[in-house]
Amino acid sequence: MSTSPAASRAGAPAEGRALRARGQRTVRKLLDAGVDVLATRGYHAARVDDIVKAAKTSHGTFYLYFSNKEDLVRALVRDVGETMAAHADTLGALTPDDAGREELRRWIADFGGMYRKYASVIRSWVEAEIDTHEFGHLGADVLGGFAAVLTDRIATSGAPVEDAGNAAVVVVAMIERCNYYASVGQIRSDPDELADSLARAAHLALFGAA
Amino acid sequence: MSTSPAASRAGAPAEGRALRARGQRTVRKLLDAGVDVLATRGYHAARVDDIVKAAKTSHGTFYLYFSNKEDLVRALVRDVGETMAAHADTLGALTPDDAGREELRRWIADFGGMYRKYASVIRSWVEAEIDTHEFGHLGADVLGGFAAVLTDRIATSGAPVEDAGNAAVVVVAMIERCNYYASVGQIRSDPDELADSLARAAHLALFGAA
Amino acid sequence: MSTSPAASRAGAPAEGRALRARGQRTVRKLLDAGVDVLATRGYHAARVDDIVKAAKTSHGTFYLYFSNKEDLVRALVRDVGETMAAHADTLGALTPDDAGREELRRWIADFGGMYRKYASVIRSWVEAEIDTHEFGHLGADVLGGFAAVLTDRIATSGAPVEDAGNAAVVVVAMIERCNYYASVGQIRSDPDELADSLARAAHLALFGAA
Amino acid sequence: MSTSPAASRAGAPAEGRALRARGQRTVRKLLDAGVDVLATRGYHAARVDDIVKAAKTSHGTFYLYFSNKEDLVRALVRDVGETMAAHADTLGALTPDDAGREELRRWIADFGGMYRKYASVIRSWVEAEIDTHEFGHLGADVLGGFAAVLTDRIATSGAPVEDAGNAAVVVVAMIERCNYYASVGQIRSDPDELADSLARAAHLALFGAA
DNA sequence: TATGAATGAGCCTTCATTCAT
DNA sequence: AATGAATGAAGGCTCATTCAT
Repeated sequence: MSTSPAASRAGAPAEGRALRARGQRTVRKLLDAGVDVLATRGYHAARVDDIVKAAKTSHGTFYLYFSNKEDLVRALVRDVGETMAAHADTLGALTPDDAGREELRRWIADFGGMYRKYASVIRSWVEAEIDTHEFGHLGADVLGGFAAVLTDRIATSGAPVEDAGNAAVVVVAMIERCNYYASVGQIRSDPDELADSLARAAHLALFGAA
Repeated sequence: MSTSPAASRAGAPAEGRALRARGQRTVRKLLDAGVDVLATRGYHAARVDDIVKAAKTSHGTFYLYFSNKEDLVRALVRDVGETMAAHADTLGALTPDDAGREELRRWIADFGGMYRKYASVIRSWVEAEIDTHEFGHLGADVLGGFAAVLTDRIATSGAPVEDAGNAAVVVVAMIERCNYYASVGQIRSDPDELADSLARAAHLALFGAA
Repeated sequence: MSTSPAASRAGAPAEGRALRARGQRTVRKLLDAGVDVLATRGYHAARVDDIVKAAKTSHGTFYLYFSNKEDLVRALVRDVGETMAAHADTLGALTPDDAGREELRRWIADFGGMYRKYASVIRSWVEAEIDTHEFGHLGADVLGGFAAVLTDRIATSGAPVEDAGNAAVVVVAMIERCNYYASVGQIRSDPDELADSLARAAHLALFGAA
Repeated sequence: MSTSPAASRAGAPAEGRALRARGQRTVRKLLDAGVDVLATRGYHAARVDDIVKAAKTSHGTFYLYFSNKEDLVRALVRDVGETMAAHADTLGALTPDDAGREELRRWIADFGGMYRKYASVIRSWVEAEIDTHEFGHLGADVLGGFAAVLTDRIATSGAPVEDAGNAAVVVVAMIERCNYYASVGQIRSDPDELADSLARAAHLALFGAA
């Protein structure tokens, strides 16, 4: 039902101390419950009460490990962010030919896979990004990381774009948003098809027709 | 300070009755105040109290015209949505040459202009779209309208894309998201530059190099 | 739909001044509307807004003739009370024979007729009698009047009861409450049958078997 | 000051979970406070705030155990209703002689005792019975129970009444209403005297003179 | 005389957080 | 380490009453 990203990390209250096995199990239960609740109710509608109920634990216990709801989500977002950031680097060299497009496609497809896996957490940071800047920054950092990697690859690829940074942002935007559309059901296309469309468009946007 | 979209529309409670001049002025004051408050606090953090204070009116008055915050935002979103939808149709024929790109650029720039003008309302519907499906639908409808127009133009342009619908979605996604990035300050680029980058990328993605 | 009792009497604000034809019409409209609304919503749930809507007039107008909701209901209750009080006196001499029971039956049946006619107003005073003592007193006065008349007739009838006053109260209680049960549908019996049962029980209670 | 009927029962929110000692004490405090507040202010005028103040607890706590004022009163009424219903059955065989009247008197006196004990709750259900049909039904059920038992006893007593059901209703009406009059001070008579008057009248109404 | 608009006190309910055991 | 209970600030909504035209 729920796939907590790393579940290895508790929030502020638990920061300093070493958790014994039982404590770690409780933290994981809470994080998993958080993922479930975020998925069903969304960030703003999620109540601590929902989470502790889903985790079959108590309010008191929740605050033993997290200082508040935000803290739990932050832990979640942090983990997801790191996982995704780690992935950004896997993008290889970009070339104008089919091999380049294939590489791009692989990268995009992987991004999509992660997006689907962590959709509820990612949507939370999108939802929260306006009022709570911290999450926004976290999200921005992740996307910024993607854009940075892509900027580098574009710059070294000799693609005939005016400004590699701008081009990268545009491509990241299209990838992110299409995955979002798909995740909320605003468009209906299977992962492969989506990756195809995105890779083709992105490759064309960077290199033009072969 | 605030630019209410059309400000002609009250919510459910005022639906049946005809408003006199004074009532209409009050509705407009409330809508304008709503825009301001959404801009500063965001949808979720906005309280009815903030809005009536900004409108220099009373709680009771608010509920005379809107059944709650959601109702007011709905009126706002509706107007913005209609304004934007009306704009979608202005896209002319797309061609592989510079004229085609110019046309696309104009359309994109206009979209950006509206996006900037109504940013607070649009962000609200993005923010609200997860828990309140109605707003999501409204947003989806608007974007769907853009995608539909674009699909049509792509289909009749003879662009060498595999699926006009998919291509249109990708392009709309990139346009929307980049404007969003710009509006929340996640990227820093002036409107012209943004429109340029988007138009170039979109045109390339559709037609490849000239 | 509504049968306002006398509709001749406005509330406090209109007390001193003479109403012209139009004003009188408005008062009547409001009183009639009051009866309707009390019938459908009950005293506590009735809002001034309901009444003015039913009367097709405005809030401002309402307060031109009544100082508040209570005032309107008071006028209604007063009229009903007077009408009923006037009726109490019509009870003739009570005798142990069939003629006496017939007379009692007539009186009870007439009471029932009025009860049915003014049910919504009467229910209002029952409903209001706990918190607003004034209405309670009004209701008590009416019932007190009935009891007084009955006490007198019992005393002069030579009925073998220990205390005429107590007996009268018991009989009034049974008459009132049964009509109430019937009016709210708690018992289902037609007026004639109800009057029969009550007259028989009351006559027996006063005089025993013939 | 307050005599909560059974005080064993919480409202909807506490339905599922088992309450510990402290929670049970709190529920009882709230129910007792409810009884007090109903007695002093009546159902409609009672505010949740009054109840929590009287119970020396907080708003939040109230909603931990009851979903609203109605819910608390429902619990109260339910208990009173059950207590009274249980009592209805204690009525023994009715006979035309003095023993029969004595039995009736005992039953009536017991009813009066309970009425006095639970007066505030009973008045609440009378007060509330018009708008909230549920309470009305509860009250009707209780009275219906009394009437049913009485109907049975009348039917098996060979009393010369035309319709046992009608006669029972009439008697229940007189008992209920006289107790009500006494409880709101509309008549002034001590319990014994009241029971005497009622028993005599009821017995006569059923069996006529000895 | 009539009316639509405005007001704001009053009450209700939720939920994040703390506390005692 | 865990838990059930308690708290109260925050915000929502209604409706009787007043006001300006």
